[in-house]
Amino acid sequence: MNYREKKVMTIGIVCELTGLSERQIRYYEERKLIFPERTNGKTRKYSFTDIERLVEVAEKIEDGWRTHEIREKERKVTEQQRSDLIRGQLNAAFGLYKKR
Amino acid sequence: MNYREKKVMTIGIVCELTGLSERQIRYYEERKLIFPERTNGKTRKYSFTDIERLVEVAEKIEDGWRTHEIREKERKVTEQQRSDLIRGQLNAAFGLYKKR
DNA sequence: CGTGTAAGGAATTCTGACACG
DNA sequence: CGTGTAAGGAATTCTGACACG
Repeated sequence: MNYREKKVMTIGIVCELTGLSERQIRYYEERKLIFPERTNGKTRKYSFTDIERLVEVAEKIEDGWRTHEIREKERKVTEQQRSDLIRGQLNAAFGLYKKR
Repeated sequence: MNYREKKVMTIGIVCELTGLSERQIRYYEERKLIFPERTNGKTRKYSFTDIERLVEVAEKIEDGWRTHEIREKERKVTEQQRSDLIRGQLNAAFGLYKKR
């Protein structure tokens, strides 16, 4: 695993790096926009990719997005990407979808 | 600055990642083999390069090195590299040191 | 809805010291 | 010398709740 994805930071450091409050960071987790790991003692652990993610989420909220909108939008994009991928695979295997 | 060099981890996580005890990690700092940063509240913060460094130090100690030997050895190597660098620069500029 | 805050407790980390070999 | 450990305190984090708009 890459360093970027290792969950190693406590929330205090994440606050420093992102400029967000603990409250905000925990709230975005509650709204399923971010998924830290936990130590045995319940302390949250974040990765650098989580940092990037948090900044992205915070920006969208500043732009007026709701948390559930962010979540739904991303879910749909992922779904679309999956179907694109499958279509591509079928095409490569059988040439079912021809360009014209 | 690269993620590898950001001082973001508390000692507990460093213990997990390196397999070393808190005692060992703090001792290597006392012996000037590693240099964590601090939060306002005195808590130590380590980077991924610190992790790599700690593993390297621990291996040398297992091989029978003393902490001051490790420090001195590295100091000398660095010194040598610096003088090599300067010689190279002089050579490039004036061709003082000719091969033959 | 998204965020601030005070509250009380639990987990984490810190330092200085004693111990061993 | 390098490391373990018990001790007591300080800093950090956690949860659930009340508040505002």
